[in-house]
Amino acid sequence: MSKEKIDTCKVSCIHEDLVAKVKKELLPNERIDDLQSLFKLFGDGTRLLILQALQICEMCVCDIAASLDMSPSAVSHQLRVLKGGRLVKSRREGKQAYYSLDDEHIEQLLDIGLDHISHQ
Amino acid sequence: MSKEKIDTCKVSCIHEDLVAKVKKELLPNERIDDLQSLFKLFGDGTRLLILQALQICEMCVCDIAASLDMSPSAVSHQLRVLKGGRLVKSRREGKQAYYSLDDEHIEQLLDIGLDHISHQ
DNA sequence: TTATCATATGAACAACTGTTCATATGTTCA
DNA sequence: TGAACATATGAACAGTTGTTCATATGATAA
Repeated sequence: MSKEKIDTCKVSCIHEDLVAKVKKELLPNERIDDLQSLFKLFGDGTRLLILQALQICEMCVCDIAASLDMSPSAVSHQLRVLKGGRLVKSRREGKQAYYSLDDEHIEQLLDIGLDHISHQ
Repeated sequence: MSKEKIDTCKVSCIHEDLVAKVKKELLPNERIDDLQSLFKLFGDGTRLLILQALQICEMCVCDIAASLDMSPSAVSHQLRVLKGGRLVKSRREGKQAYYSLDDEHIEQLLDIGLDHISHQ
């Protein structure tokens, strides 16, 4: 948020006050791990395509696989990962398993990401 | 955005109309690759900590390394990655290289991510 | 110039990840 | 029940990634 201008480091290039301040404000490891896991889910093309497809419509595994030209197995593996990360949910209807988005933040993240890459 | 309710797939579990529609609407590979690269940058704890530190204040490599209890080399490697992804920029001031955030979307993405993980 | 410090970079290695393949589970229908 | 199909899952393998270590570059000051 606020950017402070503190001048150059004195001791071995380390500005002690700033370092102490930053150390105190950094998120705890647990939070960082959670954030990391969340963003990793978006860091794969297959998963991004699945999420984008599910933005359009709830779909079964075979439909997703056909849409992405991938094997149902590969898609199923990734759906499992996404479900573990609480990004998608599923319901059974006969033989099919229908998947849909399970989070209101997904579209926001994708939109901001798209905004970023289209602005340069 | 809009979710349409189309009923169950008929042919080998594939609902052809839906698949055709989704195939048409999915982002092209190039865009997906760009998105993937962007989110991958956020999918690592070290890089997340660096970005969070730079939210607080512009910092030199040694200060970041000290704040994160990591080697300057490891930090420098990750700064290079972040710079390649246009998330940070740097300026020289004497021996030091000062890094700062180079994108208005970073804080938005981090905030939404934090919102997600704190809501469950 | 030479010494020193801050940073950058290349190689190497271990750890992680995504796909494939084989197989298992679960559901429907004959 | 048994056959067919949709999905799930485990093992394995190749490709990727992040750190360390050694070394190189660039800058300042003596």
